[in-house]
Amino acid sequence: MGKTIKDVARNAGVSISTVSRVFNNTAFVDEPTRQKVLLSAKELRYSPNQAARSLTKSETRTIGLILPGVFGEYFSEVLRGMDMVAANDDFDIIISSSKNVRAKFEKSIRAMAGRVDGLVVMSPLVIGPELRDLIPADIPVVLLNSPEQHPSFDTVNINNAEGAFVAVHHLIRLGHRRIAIIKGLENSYDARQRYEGYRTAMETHGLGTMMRVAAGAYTIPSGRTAAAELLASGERPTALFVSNDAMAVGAMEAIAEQGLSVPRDIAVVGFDDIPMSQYAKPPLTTIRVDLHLFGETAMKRIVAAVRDKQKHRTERMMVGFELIVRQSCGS
Amino acid sequence: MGKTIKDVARNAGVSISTVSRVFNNTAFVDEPTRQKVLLSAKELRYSPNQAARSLTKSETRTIGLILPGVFGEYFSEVLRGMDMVAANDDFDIIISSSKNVRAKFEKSIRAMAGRVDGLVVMSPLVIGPELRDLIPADIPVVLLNSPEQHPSFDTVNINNAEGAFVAVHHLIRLGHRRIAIIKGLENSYDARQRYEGYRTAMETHGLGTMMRVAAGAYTIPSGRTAAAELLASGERPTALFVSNDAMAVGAMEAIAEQGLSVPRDIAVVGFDDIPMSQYAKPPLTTIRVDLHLFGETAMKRIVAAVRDKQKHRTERMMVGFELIVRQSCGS
DNA sequence: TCTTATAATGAAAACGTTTTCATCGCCTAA
DNA sequence: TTAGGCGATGAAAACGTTTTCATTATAAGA
Repeated sequence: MGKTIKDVARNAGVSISTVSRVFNNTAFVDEPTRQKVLLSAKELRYSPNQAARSLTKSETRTIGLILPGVFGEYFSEVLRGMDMVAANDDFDIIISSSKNVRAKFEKSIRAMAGRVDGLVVMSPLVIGPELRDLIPADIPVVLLNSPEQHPSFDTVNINNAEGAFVAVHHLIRLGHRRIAIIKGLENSYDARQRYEGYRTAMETHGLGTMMRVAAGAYTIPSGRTAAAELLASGERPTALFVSNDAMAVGAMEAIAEQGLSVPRDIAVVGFDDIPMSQYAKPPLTTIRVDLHLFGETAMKRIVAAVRDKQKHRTERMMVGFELIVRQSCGS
Repeated sequence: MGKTIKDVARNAGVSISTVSRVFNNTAFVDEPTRQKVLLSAKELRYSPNQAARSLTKSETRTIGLILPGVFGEYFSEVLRGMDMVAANDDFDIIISSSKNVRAKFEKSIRAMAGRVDGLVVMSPLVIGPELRDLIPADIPVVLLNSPEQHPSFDTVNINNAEGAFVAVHHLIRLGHRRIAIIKGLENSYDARQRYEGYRTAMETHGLGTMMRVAAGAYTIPSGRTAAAELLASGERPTALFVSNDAMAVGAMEAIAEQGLSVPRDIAVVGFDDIPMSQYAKPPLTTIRVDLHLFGETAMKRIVAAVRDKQKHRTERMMVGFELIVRQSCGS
């Protein structure tokens, strides 16, 4: 047990109300008394119990984050953006990683009740309306990377479909026809959107029959495997749209292992522009998503909602993208 | 205001004690009653207020993390290790990034009181004994990357000095004499240790007079600047020991910009083995620190301490390293 | 001098839980 | 039958704060 406000009060010879007032300077208290209290607190190494504090004030100055994971450059960047604005507005962050597991996701959400003023949820899974019942109704919530048509929460999204479209369009303009995709997992919303962008681009250019698809899990090794698979079977594509940079790096490895060259034999375009991409060999052409901005936007929104005591405002926000042309596409 | 246990109790026509018992299944309760309660809770979308819960149980199932930052591959890896074991043992994580700012550091620590069962602190600064007064005395604490001689806490450290020694020794064995170092910031404990390792290696081989030093801030650009500085003045070194990989990547860029080649003109060895390093051009020889294990070890220790209700046990742990020879050293 | 406002403080209620203690049936063993 | 045990429940205290309300003492205005 740590020292409590009572100990400090007794030690200073005042009431607990006075101690509280000193710590929150919420009312007049005589300078000598004030000093006594401060001294007493320092002596006892007292700091206020935040759990008790949240209970009475029903305010925690904490934002809950529910993410599918916390590692890798993707999350790292997003986190950085979030951390920046949270720190700036004096909020703490509590993180729970749901690992794409439904049960864990549910548990994480429950664990947040009463400990946070707002929630940012990046739902790994494409969750139906039952998600609504899980999410607490009494605090603001921002959803990341989840279907825009979600009826009751603020959302911040990446313009995945359009980004993918632009990436593929770029390859087509360079003269490619046989363009394959390495897509992400089926239950990930943004992976599906990137696939949609690819499909739309191919079809609007009458290349629907040229489509070739392999799937990975957004990791380097899975990209390598998927690319190997693509190279091994059927007619070799001349270009590859890979739905995230990590997989693209893996894919380029696989291509090199086959004795082929990027971009001469196969052009590659990725998605995300993680820091590693500009150091890849060859440097990776990709769609840059400003992940830092993404996190920043989400956190700003939730902090504002908390401050204004708004509940769900169902605002739709979208962060943009930019085609970064490097050498892997051969242009 | 969310729904409370009282609402559920009233709704179900039972006392709050019964509801509590159902949720914690901590005592017998009739099956029909149980169902009534569960139903009532679901109807009201109730989940227990964790703040109140921690207050009575004085247990939070949460570990506090105080880190200098949360971004970049370094922290990402460490976090991953921590997250893994925390999730496994059913602990949540609350993160506060202190940004190397003393005041923020202090505030972060205060903000943890009563909200966490244990604390993992990676002190960015070399903090003297006054650190002791800041850190709460009533919960277990693990210190990361801080002086081993610290008298009152568990510590988990990276064997920085020896790692640096091995790196430099490797260069010496390859025949290099004029070996410069790009070191980190002065107030970082591990940066200082890495420098010590460099110095020891040089001196024990009678190369004390060959030492050349530049300093960076553990970022890519700062590594580039430091290297440029080293190349511009005096007799050019034939090898570079760079105290972290991010700076090494920057340094290799600077070298390439001068029209020089790694490793032909200048050999480079880094430290950390971040994922990017194997994709650098040329692939970077470096000291691999198993950051994942580092985080894992720290979290395991703190979780165990919490479970066993131990306070500070002043256990010293060290995670090892491994020399990863790639092409940048030319061997 | 007598209100009356105000600065300074304390007592006590409230926040939403868990948990101890008490109560009340009911069943079983004697 | 009755004593004892136990299953099922409720009442109330406790956790460490903040905050409302009440109480003093003091200063200012009449």
